[in-house]
Amino acid sequence: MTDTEKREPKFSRLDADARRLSLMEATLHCLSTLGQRATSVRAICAQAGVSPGLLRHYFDGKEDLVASAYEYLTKKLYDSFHDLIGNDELDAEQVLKDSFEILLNSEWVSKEMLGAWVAFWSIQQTDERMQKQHHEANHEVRKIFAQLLTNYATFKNLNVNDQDIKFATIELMGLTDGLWLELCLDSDFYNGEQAVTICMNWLNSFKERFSH
Amino acid sequence: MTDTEKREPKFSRLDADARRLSLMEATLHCLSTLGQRATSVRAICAQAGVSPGLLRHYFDGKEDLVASAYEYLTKKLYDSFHDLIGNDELDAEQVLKDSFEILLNSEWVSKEMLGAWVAFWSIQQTDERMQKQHHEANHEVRKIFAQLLTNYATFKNLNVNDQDIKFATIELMGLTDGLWLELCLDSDFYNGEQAVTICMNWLNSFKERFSH
DNA sequence: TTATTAATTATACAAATGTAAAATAACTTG
DNA sequence: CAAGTTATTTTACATTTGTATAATTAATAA
Repeated sequence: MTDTEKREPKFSRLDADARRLSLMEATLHCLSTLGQRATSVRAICAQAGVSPGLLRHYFDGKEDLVASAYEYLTKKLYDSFHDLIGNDELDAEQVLKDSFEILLNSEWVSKEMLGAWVAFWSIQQTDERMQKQHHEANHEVRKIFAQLLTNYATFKNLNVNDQDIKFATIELMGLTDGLWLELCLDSDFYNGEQAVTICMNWLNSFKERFSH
Repeated sequence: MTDTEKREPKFSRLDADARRLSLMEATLHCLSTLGQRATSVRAICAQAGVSPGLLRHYFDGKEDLVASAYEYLTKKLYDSFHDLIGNDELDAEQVLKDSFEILLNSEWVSKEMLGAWVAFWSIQQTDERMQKQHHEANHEVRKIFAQLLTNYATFKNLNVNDQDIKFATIELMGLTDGLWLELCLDSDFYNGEQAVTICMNWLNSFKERFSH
């Protein structure tokens, strides 16, 4: 090799944010495909295409990276809901239906997606930071669903008070979370489309219960 | 020490079934309190009060032990339901209420209990034996709930067909599973008693929907 | 008591883990 | 082009992991 030949760079430097993002996405990918057990620092960094030592340059450690990836995934889900609400073209019923579609009949429903969440819950068990994050995210989603149901009640001219909305929200979120979990674990008994139909039936029951 | 003195035995031998049971319960205890990550062979055997080497004498390995513990826990839950059904003293509505109590307002609801299930789901992701076990257990519970709803429909003289029961079962199991999961993860928004009330309200809606 | 059996322990080991520290090299600035 | 900065790699290391094997020892039977 002569001096005039340009060598290929062994690696390229990345913007800090881009590198952090890439590591978080690699973490999600590993948790999804390999499971929590096999998601090691080396596996994550291999997926991200960097050497293992780099992790500590951007995160306090593996735990910090996983917690950050959780935050990232949670925000992603939250954003997809918020986009729906912001759309003024849709009526309250359609927004709810679209929400059900996202939750129960999209890429959010899969054994792989469950893998990531299960890993997070597992860590949450002994990690206070993760507990707090879950609590706050849960609270946000709960507020959104309560708002969606309130809009729906107004749309259908229902006779409901705050307490009714609160309990209906608990019931609806319980239903969607449960259907999501069961679909992820084993979709042999019913599919996402049927799950959406079941939620719409629930919504209809909700309407009947409070219409007068 | 003279020959006439009796030495304390360093350990005592146990019946094979008893030892297996003890190891499975130690596994559940570790998964619950330590989380999946810290549930090592050494931790399990310490909890069971035996040396680490013994595990391989009763199980093919750690994976086999965990899968067996899962089977054991599943059966335990299944049995507690079956006891309810067998009780002829109770009417269909009361049996359902008691089922909700077990699922949502008992020792089955805790961060610790979730720890065990989360560990199982995590393994299930990459373990076919666990997947099969979950599928079969799920199928059994689904049959039980379908039967409970059928009894209830007869009891209340409802006008339902098999398809109605099937979808109502999916909805009810989704609801209970979701409420259970949310309660285990974070019980700040509502408690087990309220969850039971919500399920009873659902049952009432079910009755209204099909009564004529 | 003595011999036999096998449940249990003790020891060892290779592989994998998370992370610290030093070495390298890509980029920036002058 | 030269020097400085720091993102990235390389290497190393102490722990922990699951498991295999050999050494004990409790229980059983003769």
